[in-house]
Amino acid sequence: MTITNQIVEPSALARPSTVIAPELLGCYLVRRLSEVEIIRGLIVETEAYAPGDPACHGYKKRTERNDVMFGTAGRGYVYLIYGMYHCFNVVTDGEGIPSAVLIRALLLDSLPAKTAAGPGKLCRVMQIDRSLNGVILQPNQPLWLEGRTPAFVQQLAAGAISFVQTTRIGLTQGTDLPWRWYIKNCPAVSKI
DNA sequence: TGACTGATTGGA
DNA sequence: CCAATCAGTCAT
Repeated sequence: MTITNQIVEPSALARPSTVIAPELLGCYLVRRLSEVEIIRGLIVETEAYAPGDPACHGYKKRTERNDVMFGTAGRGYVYLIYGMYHCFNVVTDGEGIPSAVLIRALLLDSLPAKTAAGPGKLCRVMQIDRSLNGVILQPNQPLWLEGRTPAFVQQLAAGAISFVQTTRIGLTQGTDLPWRWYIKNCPAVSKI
């Protein structure tokens, strides 16, 4: 029996967000809502935010809001946008380096592809809000990451699955940086 | 303490 | 194209 759904340990995320962002495609974001209810979403779209990037919340200085981004890798950075939606990020790289990967879209089992096609929509369906800001991403917590399945790895190697790298969406700054990645031809991606 | 803004979304 | 809606940020 092949081992699947291995945990993505926080230590595995201690590298630049521009490296981690494409690596997270095909991995799973797992949310425990109660003793008996778990939601699992395939990550199909990501964006990287990094030091020197004017769109990064940590671009200017460390503040109460962006503090988690500056911390160690493997925590969740959650913030409120436009007063009504939350965005979920995976903190990457080392202590003191403002770096994170925004999870932009998930493909969920037994739900329409568009249900979590967008950062605000996926936080709504996964019930992620600022109470989860700073959460350590591991299985004894309400939120964690699991790796690609052997089937995904095999299809990627065979070319049956491929990735697209483009510029980020919805920004007013840093629009030239090609730091968005998504799974080609996946209906759950927010925009093409 | 006040004005302005935004890594979004859905509807006109 | 535009409004909804509010915490964070920065200027007074």
